[in-house]
Formats: sequence, structure tokens, C-alpha cells
Amino acid sequence: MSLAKLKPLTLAAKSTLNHKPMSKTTINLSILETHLPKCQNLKQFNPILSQMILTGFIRDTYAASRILKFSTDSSFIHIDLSLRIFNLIEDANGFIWNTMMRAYIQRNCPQKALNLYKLMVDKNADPDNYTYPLLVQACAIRVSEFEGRQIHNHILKTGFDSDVYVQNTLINMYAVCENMSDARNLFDEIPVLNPVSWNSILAGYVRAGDAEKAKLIYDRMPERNTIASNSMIVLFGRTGCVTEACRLFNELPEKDMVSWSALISCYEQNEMYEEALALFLRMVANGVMVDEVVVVTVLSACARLSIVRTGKLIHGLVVKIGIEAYVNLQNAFIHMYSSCGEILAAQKLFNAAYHLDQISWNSMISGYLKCGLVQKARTLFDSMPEKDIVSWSAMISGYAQHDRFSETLALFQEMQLLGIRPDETTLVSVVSACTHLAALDLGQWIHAYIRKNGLKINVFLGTTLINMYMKCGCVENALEVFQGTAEKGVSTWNALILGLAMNGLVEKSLEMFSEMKKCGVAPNEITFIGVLGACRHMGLVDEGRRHFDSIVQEHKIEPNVKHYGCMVDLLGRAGMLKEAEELIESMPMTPDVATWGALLGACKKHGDHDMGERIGRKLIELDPDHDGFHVLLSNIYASKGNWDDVHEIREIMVQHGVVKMPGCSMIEANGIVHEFLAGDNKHPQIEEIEKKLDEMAKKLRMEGYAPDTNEVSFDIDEEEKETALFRHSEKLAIAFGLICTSPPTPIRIIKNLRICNDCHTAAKFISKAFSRDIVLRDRHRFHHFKQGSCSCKDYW
DNA sequence: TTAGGGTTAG
Repeated sequence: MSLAKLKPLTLAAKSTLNHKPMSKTTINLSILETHLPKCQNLKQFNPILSQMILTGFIRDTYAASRILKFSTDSSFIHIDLSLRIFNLIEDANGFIWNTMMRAYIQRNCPQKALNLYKLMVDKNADPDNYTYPLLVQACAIRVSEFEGRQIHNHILKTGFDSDVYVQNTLINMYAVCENMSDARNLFDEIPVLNPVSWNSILAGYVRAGDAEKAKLIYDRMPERNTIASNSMIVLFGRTGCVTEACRLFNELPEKDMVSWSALISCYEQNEMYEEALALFLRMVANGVMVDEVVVVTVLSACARLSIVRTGKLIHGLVVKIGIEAYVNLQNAFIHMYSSCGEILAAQKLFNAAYHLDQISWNSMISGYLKCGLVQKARTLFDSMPEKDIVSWSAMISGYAQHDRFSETLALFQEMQLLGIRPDETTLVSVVSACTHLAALDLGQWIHAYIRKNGLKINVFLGTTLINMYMKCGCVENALEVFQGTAEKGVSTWNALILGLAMNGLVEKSLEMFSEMKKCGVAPNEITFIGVLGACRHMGLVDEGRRHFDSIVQEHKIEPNVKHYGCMVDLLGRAGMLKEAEELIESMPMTPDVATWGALLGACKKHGDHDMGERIGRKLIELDPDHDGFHVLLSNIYASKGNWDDVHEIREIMVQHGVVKMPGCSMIEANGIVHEFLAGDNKHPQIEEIEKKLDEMAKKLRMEGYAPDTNEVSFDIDEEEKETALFRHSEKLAIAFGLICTSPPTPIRIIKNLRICNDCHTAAKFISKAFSRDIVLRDRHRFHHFKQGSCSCKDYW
């Protein structure tokens, strides 16, 4: 800022000083010293400054240093005014330079302090013993080892390296820059160590997470002090040693604000949110000062626990002690309120905020999304002055979390068009949307993007990619991702185990389960859904029972209703209907409809029409809106030729307004997803498809295929049944796949319901007659058809 | 003058 642009300084004559007005000509040191400390605003300060300038008193180096120091220490004086005063001083000494540098450092502008030093060197001004500690501190704040080393070289040249303050700040600077070896070398060279050097090196090791060296230093310290103990509490917190942290805290003879804060954050980091809150309340009750740092921590605990009451209490406290203006606190409050579902309170803060930073905007968007207010989030998103990667990711993942997958991909495309680079987190949501939409092409493109741009496949991204490939039937690619993922969490293993089982690779799935345990990864509830699912897909009853028992006995996990459902399905499919029903009776929780449904499916499969009828009747009572159960029951009646009952069930369905979900098959060709319903004739290429269906029918008959008309539950004649069968959605999709894709690409189809018996048989024949692999995902699992057989080995 | 505590947005 240039001087000319600023308002002229007010003269003393116009002064409104409430103490004795100053005469124009008499300003001298003693007047300066009596008047200056009494200044409380610019109106009182400016006349003194003007006088000094007018009288030339500013040329007195000592007087100049006094007024500059006063200006930098006063909160009502902007640093730009201090700089203007500084620039007026012709013969600045070391003290004056240091004062200006310190002012910049205190206002978090370390770069400007370093720039001043360059100017100082240009002007041949002499640094003193105060100058270098300030500069080294500036480098530490910037975490710039490069600049720090340059300053260090100057220190060696000027001989200030023997100054104890210089030594301590250098140790701290290297430690902050995570260069512990240089920090340690300096530390070892200091002839007489002082508490600050010990504390600095200790803090460095704690920051670096080197627990061993930190403990060694702490043990060797000649005298322990609160600062060192606080560092150790932090170390214990980070390494999960909560008990040690507590012990050290309790043994401290003098606890300061940081000691309390350190233990609170220790609780926070170890997910002991209740303890964090309790300790904070104790801290307040004990009259310990509270600052914005610790409040941010406890607000996060309130958010985690969804305790808005304590959050509000803290809000009151913060207002009372007058620290509510901190931007970080504002953000923490917006986050806390929206996490607790108090979106209006969050909104109020957001609207009232004097300065909105990026985090406030992003917190607000994610708050709306958490509450399901997707459109509100979008409106805010669109009105943001600046969107960063977090804003985009929040909105994209918001769509994905509310099952709006097309919008997820659309927004991702918009982001791409604007040239904004997605990161790992963004891609997790996008890949997940691809999985739901079966958009394998885009999914593969993203995987390539990740590799090309060197993005890290972390636990989340790895799990999502494995899941996507598995759900698209690309087992090889999924395995490749698994092998390439360095960071494997329990979810990574789960995706693998579930995916392999789903794709019919049951032995491999169970093998991976053993492998997982060998690697020391503890299985969770979801793992066992996968393991029991694997057994279920191959009818491994004994193995399934063993795993089921191990859930409680070995892994101390309480089996949930889904685990019971898996077991009922496993027993039922294997024909052990009685045992399955007994297991349902013995469940410690109320069985859900899915569990009964599994038993009903088993009755249908094994032709136990009596039990089927009993269970079916119960189920349509339990869940009168469920289409599948009505259809199953009706099919059971149909297979007995019991058309009266079939009609009764249809009648009930009409009465309840239950509509059978139509079978729908999706196939992706050249980046476009095509959908087919049973008997569909709306596709633009329907004529070609019809021709292909005829060709298929002919070829299949020659291969020995006979339609299985048991699948058609209508009271119609056999020929009509055959025609209806050949219009099943999966057959339409296969015909379309034969037209639109060429080998060796497999025909990939996704069906919303389970594949029917006849389509399963037909698909096997087609895979042989047309020499095409068909990968079909149904509601439950995958079928890989290849040269006349299916990966499910006909057990499904 | 130097040393210790933190989190919030996907």
C-alpha cells in the first residue's frame, strides 16, 4: 500500500484526547513516554505520530523504536500502519527491524518477516542476537527446511551459532520440518543443555511418532517440567496408551491448560468421546482457562455422540468468554449442529457468519445432505463462490448416498468438463455409482485414471473397486486390485470374500477367509455374511454350521438376524426343511421376512407344497405388500395345477395393490445401458432381436434344449408357454448381446430378479452353440456361462 | 526471543 493513498494523519490540534492536550512543539521523550501508553484508539494515537513526523522527532532512533513497538503491540493498530511508521524510520537499528519482523510472525505472516530480512541484508543493516531466533521461528512456522537451512548458513557466517536461543530455535525448526537427524546433531553439540532444548527435541520425536526415542529423552531429562510431560501425554494419546496418559496427567504437580487439553484430545483420538466431554466439564469446573483449541476438540466429541445439549452449553460458554469469532470454532459449531440433526441452528450460524470460509460452506452442504435435503445442498453448492475438491466430493457422494446414481455420474462429468481433478475420495462415490448402474466401462476408465495419475488405492477405494469388479463379474480384475492394494482393511477382505462367493468361486472364497485370519485381520459381522453365503452357494452344510458356531465361540460376535437367515437358506436349499424351520423357531430375535422367505423358496425348490403353503400364507400376512412372496406362493399352487388357489392369490394381490416387479435385464453396449422387460417390444432394434431369437431357438433345439414350461405360472397352453418363455428379459438381452458385441468380450447382463430355471438352461446351451461367454448377475449371485456349463454348478 | 495441546468439510 502506498502512503499517498492513505488518509492524512490528523494533527494534534484536532485531537480529542481526554487527557491533557499536547502542545505542537514540545514533543520529547518524556511526553512520548507518558502519553503513548494511555492511547486506546487511533484518534488518540495518530496525533502523537503526526507530531513526531512534523517535528522530525521520528529521526530519533530510540523514540522511533518506542512508537513502532507500541503500534505493533496494540490491537487497534493495523500492521500496515506499523509498516508505514517503519518505513519512515531512516536509521533503523536491530531492535526496530526485529520489532517489525516479530509483528509479522505474531500475525501469522512469516514470509513477510523473511522478506524484511532480505531487505535488511540489502541495506547492510546488522542483525543482532534477537534477529536470528525470529527468522528461524518464521521458517519453522512455514515448515520450510530449505529457507531454514539458508538462515542457518547465515548464522554460521555471522557467528551467532553459539547463542543459546539460536540453538534452541534451530533444533525446533529442524524438528518441525521432521528432520530429526539434524535436530539431534545440533542437540548433541550443545555444551550446556537447557530445558528448552530438551523440550524441543522431545516434541520433535513425539511429532514424528518415534515413541522409543521420545521416552529415552524424557527419561534422560535432568528435570521434568510441565511442557515435557504434556508432550508425553500427547505421545501416549497417539500411541493408544490411554492409561499411561491418565497416570502422567494425574501425577503432574502443576497442570496447565495444555495438560488438560492434551488428555482431552487423547480421549478424542482413542474414540473415548464420553470421557473427553467429562474431562472438559471438569476442566471448566476447576476454573482452568479454556481456549478455542480445546473447544474445537470437544465439539467434535459432541458431534460424534450427537449430544447437542452439551454442544449448546459449550456454545454459551464460548460466547461468555468471547472467543466465538474464531473461524475454526464457527466451523466446528456448524459441523456439530448439523451432525446432531439441528440443521436450522447450523443454518443460523452459517447465515450470521461475518466471514465464511471454505469449511463453513462445505460443512453446511454436508449437513444438508446428512439430513436428506439433497436439493437444498445442491442449491447451496451451485451458489458457492468457490468450490474445492471437498465441495465436489460432498455433493457427489451425497447423491450416491441417496441412491441417485445417475446424478452422481452427471455431476462427476460436470466436474471433469471444468477440468477439476478428482481425488481418491471423490472416486469412491463415483465407482460405487458405477457398481449400482453396472457401468463397467466408466468404472474401468476410473481404474485406469487412478493408475495413470498415481492416485493411492487406500482401503476405501480398494474396497469399492474390488466390489465393483466383483459385482460386474470381473473376478480377475478384482483379484488384481486386491493384490495391488497395500493397505488392506477388514472391508477389503470382506469385498473379496463376498465377491468370490457371489461369483461361484466358493472354495477360493473360503480359502481367502483362512488367509485373512492368518494375516491377523479380525473378521467382523459382514465377513460372516460372506462366509456363510459362500457355503450357501455350494450347499456346504457342515462347513456352514462350523463357521456359524465359530461366530460366537471363536470370534465373540453376536450373530444377527442376517446370519440366521443365511443358515436357514443354507439348510433349506440343501433340502433340510425341518431343521431350517427349527432354527427359525430357536432364534433369539424375531425372524425377519427374509428369513421366512428363504424357507419358502426352499419349499418351492424341494416341492414341499404343504409347508410351502403354510409358510407362504404366513408371509403374505406378515408382509402383504411384498410382491415376491405372493408370486412364490402362486407358483407353488401353479406347479400343483391348483389354479383356483392361483387365482385367489392373484385376487389378494389386486386387493392389496401388490404388483409383481417385472423382470428386467440390463446390458451395457458401447457405453449405453439397454434395459429389457419380459415380452418387451419397445427396443428400436426389436426386429433384429426377434430374428436372433428365432435363430437361437433353432440352434438350441438342435443341441437338445427343451423348454421348461413349469416356470410359467399361467393357465395357458404349452405352445403359448414356450413363446412366453422365449420373451423373458434375460433372453432378449442375450439376443441383443449376440448382435451388438463380438467375442471374446463376454455378454454381461444384470437381472433385477433371480434367473429362472429355463433361462439358466438356455444360457448354458447358448454359451456352447454360439461360443460366447455369458456373465449374468441376478439378484443373489453371478452365473458365468461358458461352453455349456455354469460356474454355479447348477446349485442356486 | 525459544519449547507443549486441535479440529472442523468429502
